[in-house]
Amino acid sequence: MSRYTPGEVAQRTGLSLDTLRYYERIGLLDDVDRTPTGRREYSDDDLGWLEILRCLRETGMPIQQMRRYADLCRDDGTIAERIALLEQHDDSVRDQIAMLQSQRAHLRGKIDFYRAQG
Amino acid sequence: MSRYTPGEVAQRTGLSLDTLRYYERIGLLDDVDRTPTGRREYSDDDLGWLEILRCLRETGMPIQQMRRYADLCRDDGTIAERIALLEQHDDSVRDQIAMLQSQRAHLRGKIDFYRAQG
DNA sequence: CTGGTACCTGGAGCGCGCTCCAGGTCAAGC
DNA sequence: GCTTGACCTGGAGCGCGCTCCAGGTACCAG
Repeated sequence: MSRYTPGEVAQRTGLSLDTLRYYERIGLLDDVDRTPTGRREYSDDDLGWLEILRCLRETGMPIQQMRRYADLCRDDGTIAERIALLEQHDDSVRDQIAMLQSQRAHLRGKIDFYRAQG
Repeated sequence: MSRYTPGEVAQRTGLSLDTLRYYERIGLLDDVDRTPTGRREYSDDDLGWLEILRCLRETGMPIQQMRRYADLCRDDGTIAERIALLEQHDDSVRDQIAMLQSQRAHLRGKIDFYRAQG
């Protein structure tokens, strides 16, 4: 039940202050609580949600789709849709990994080729 | 020793005509041979090189670095540097795969969590 | 010969995901 | 009280990697 300043959150999540504000502005993050003078005060829940956002972004989900997921999460009774969305994304991450592994094999082949030359 | 029209190359490589011209313009691809009337005629070598470019791009190498690699490849006696560049990239691909795998575990955890709920 | 399609050029435009800026308010240490 | 630095807002700008466009030329089927 702690509260965090923007600076702390930036440090913990690895997101910039600008990105944090940007995410809030476009509706990826619900309006963050404010102190009486208008400064943001993030909650543990906010931090948890930002972790999820980071997971989705790092794995290449487009912002649009993340917004769709955020919208679903605001509404109970969307569990099935959330599962569907995440599963679809999981498949794309799986494919992405497979592609990288296969291209990495080419890369290593090329390196070995150079090694044999030099 | 075949020759290919731009359309054929686009189909084979999965790159758009615009992207092919773009790559040539920025020096990723050496000037392609032309017919007497000025149309491009790609060689097997061009196709092979485009495969390499695709491998590097798909694995997330920035265009700038690809240009650097292309420059090295125009100059003999840069084998060591090419190896260094590719190895560095290979490391980054390895890290990328590891990150994706770890984030994918989170993703699957989240999905399982929803499954237990619904 | 004619039409349709593929190709040519230089340069502008775009979508994404931030990132930066100006001009201001607030909080905390000296 | 004063300074310093963290934070606020709205909106403009940016870097990347293409993508599109206008206006023109060449090839090919019928």
